Amino acid sequence: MHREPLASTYDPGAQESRMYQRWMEHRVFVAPSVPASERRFSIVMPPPNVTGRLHMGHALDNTLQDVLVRWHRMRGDATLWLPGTDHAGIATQAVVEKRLAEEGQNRAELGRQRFVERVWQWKQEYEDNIVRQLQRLGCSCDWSRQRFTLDAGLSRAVGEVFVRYHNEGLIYRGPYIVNWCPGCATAVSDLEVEHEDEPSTLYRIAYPLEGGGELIVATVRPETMLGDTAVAVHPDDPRHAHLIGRTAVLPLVGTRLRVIGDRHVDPSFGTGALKVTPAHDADDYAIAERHGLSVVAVIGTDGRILPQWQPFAGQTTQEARDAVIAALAAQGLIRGSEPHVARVGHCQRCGGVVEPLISTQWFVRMRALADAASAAVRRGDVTFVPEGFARIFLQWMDSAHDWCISRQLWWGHPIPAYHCQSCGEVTVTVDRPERCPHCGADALEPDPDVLDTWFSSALWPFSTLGWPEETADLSAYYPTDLLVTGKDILFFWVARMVFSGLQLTGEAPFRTVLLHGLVRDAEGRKMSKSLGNGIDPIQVIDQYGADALRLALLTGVAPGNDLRFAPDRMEGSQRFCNKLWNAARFTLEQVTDEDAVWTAQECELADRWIVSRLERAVEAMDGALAAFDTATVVQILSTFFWDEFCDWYLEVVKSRIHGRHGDASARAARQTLTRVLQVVLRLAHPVLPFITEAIWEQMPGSDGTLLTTAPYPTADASRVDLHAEQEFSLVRAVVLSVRSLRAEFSVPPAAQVRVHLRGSGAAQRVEQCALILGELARVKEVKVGEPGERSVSAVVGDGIEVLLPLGDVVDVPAVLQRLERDCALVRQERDRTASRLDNPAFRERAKPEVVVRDQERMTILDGKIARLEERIGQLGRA
RNA sequence: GGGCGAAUAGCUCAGCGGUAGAGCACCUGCUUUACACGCAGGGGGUCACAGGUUCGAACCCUGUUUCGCCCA
Repeated sequence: MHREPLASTYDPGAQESRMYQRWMEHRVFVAPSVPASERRFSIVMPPPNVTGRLHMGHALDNTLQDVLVRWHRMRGDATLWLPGTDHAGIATQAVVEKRLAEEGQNRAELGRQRFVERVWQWKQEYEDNIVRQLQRLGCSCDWSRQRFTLDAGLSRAVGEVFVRYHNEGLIYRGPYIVNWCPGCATAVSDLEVEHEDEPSTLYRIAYPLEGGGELIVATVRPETMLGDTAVAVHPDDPRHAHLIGRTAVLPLVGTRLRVIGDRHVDPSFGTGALKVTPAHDADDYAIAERHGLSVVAVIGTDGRILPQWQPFAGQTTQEARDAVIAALAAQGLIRGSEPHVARVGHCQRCGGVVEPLISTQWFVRMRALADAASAAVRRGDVTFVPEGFARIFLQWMDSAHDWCISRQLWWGHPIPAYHCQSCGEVTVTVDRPERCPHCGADALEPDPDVLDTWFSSALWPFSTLGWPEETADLSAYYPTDLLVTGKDILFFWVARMVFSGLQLTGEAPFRTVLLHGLVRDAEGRKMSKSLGNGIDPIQVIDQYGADALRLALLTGVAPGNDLRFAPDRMEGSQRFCNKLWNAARFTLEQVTDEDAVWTAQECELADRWIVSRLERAVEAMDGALAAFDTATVVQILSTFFWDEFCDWYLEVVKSRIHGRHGDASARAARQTLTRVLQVVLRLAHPVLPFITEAIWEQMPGSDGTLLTTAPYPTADASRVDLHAEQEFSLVRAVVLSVRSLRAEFSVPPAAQVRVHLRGSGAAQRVEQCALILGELARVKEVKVGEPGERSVSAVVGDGIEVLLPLGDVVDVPAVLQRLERDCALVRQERDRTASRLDNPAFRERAKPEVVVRDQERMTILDGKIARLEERIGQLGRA
């Protein structure tokens, strides 16, 4: 295999597109139609909206998925990651309308058909862009199975579900109070309304009572009083209870209103008397249903007062509010006003005020569906990470209202219902009938509305696999294993997928839901267009590379929590990639293809140590990935690769590789180096797919097979070498103490020093230490025993004394100070341990292993103290 | 009003019962032939507050405060 020397700095731009191309050419992301493995892993991508470009949240979501998908694929599981996009009805329609407006057009002029064609053009453009962005990020999706929510197959599924639900009584149509957005000119669901606290005024208005007296109601929406059909009080409210059954006269209008008692009235709010306007308030609507009140509309779908309400007709709600108050004041009916904070519903899409009003819409009956979903979660068929979300899920499910699913839009799935212009009956069927099944008339008009986008998203885990057909993919990959998405769409999407899956396929659509938070800016603010603080993931990739972006996101994320994305984080990740690149560069310069085959007879301490440490990393990695704990995944990689492999093993091995300790030693070093790097690349690949693949290509023994398809390292406890770990950590402690002493006593960095070791076990460790100290601490010679001159010293382990003979330059008081500082620290620790051990309660109640560990610690600390005291005494006398 | 989460080094966050950690930032050295996107050595924390449980609490419990989110 031809290999090229690596550049001294990693250049992601030069590698990434080439690597992705190789993966695509080898079709490694395509899931097998018939899984060869018993173990499978399937996951559907939360489909990004075709409204725009991907943001940091998408980058996080898809990085998490890709890590897990690549891990499973390398483990040999039959792995499917199905990608796709969402038509995002209201949002996409809005952006296309905006573009039309820029061109001086509007959708009414264009007409429905041509407008929808325009949106398809937009969709194609943006979908292509989204795919490119996901590929830049490294996502290993099965592009051969890419789907779009308005695809023929998925549309078929939507129609099928609508008809089934309708036949089962789960969908109904009728005039009910809904959230109406005048700006978007459509109904929206409860979830699409965002409530905000806004300063407003609470007015007290006198409603005269027949037979004398008045009842004062309090309201923040006086303009809706025109549609009042009752006044409600709490039946236990001593101020008003006696009025129940009397009649009030509605000011300005003159209609007679019953005073009714209803336990849902909050006596502590305002005056305790509630004007009931069923047409424009959901709570009032509920009261009206309970009491059989009539419903009188005041506000139209344009957000203005209806024509019949002269003189207010045509006014906006705000204008009408002022006008009504003025009119009431003129009649002397205002009994006061006070500032008040009101919850005002705003349209999630356009931000405009949402108007509750009566409108004929299609609804999904939620109770049975929600109960089934709750039961599945309670049974543990669906689990959440973090698990706390299960409770939030259940709470929402338990209080779910019926779901308004019709939208007065053009972009979306048509509602498969046909209205007979002759007999007025509605026929629900997937394919358009020739004639009205009720009266036989040839006068059927399709329902003009489209379905809420989430209605089709709710089917995504199975509609994408071919449902309702019994396809091979459906049987192979459904239910899916995992859903990774933002906690902000738990109700919108996750909940609806769960009940849809249960209802339609009999199974929960996924077993586990991994929820993450928002990606925020460095100051913790939400990234938004209006703030201009959004960070484009593609720009970050251009600057730092996809692997670095992935690393930064994975490090910062804790399940369920928001993540602050600070640019300086990117530099850290970039450095990590560069470090990996350079460690590989060093290795590749030293080894040949022969080193890929293990022939070394004798491994040295450092070799055994690094292999043992690697094994620990492999084991830990398995647990971290299984727990979706990506921050720990990165930490494991970083600690092993940087702190152990680069800082210690690589440095230790240099002189051996250069042949200064014989051929056998050099061979063992080269082969260990090769082997460890290979495992590191495999271990890191799910996190850093591009750079690891690029290095893999150059590895000795590389035969053109892709790292992406290489087996993931598996744990094998027999590779742990406890003895090597203990010995090496002792040597490491010696090195650290020599470095520290050198720095503290200003030994010139370039100067070679001699080191003496004293204490138990010192003699047998001299040789080992000599090699490593020579490489890592500029030590030219290691001896056993007392040096014949003044020295500085430290104690490591359980009492091995490390001495640096420095002759007459040694500043005795300074040395004493250092020793005494060390000794004081050790004594402090010893005293703490001793007081624990002296406590009978501790010995009795603490876990035995804790007591034993403390006892061992005492021995070590006593050894250290003895050495230090001895040395202090010696110097003090000198 | 109900629910959830957070509060640990200057900053971002790990740790969730057994001697306070990482990265970044900071200070001091270093052209050590993989890497200055580097190496080495340092400094820095009453783990928000108050009680309690425990042999032992950053960690468990109860309250308080502050911040954030969700639902009504």
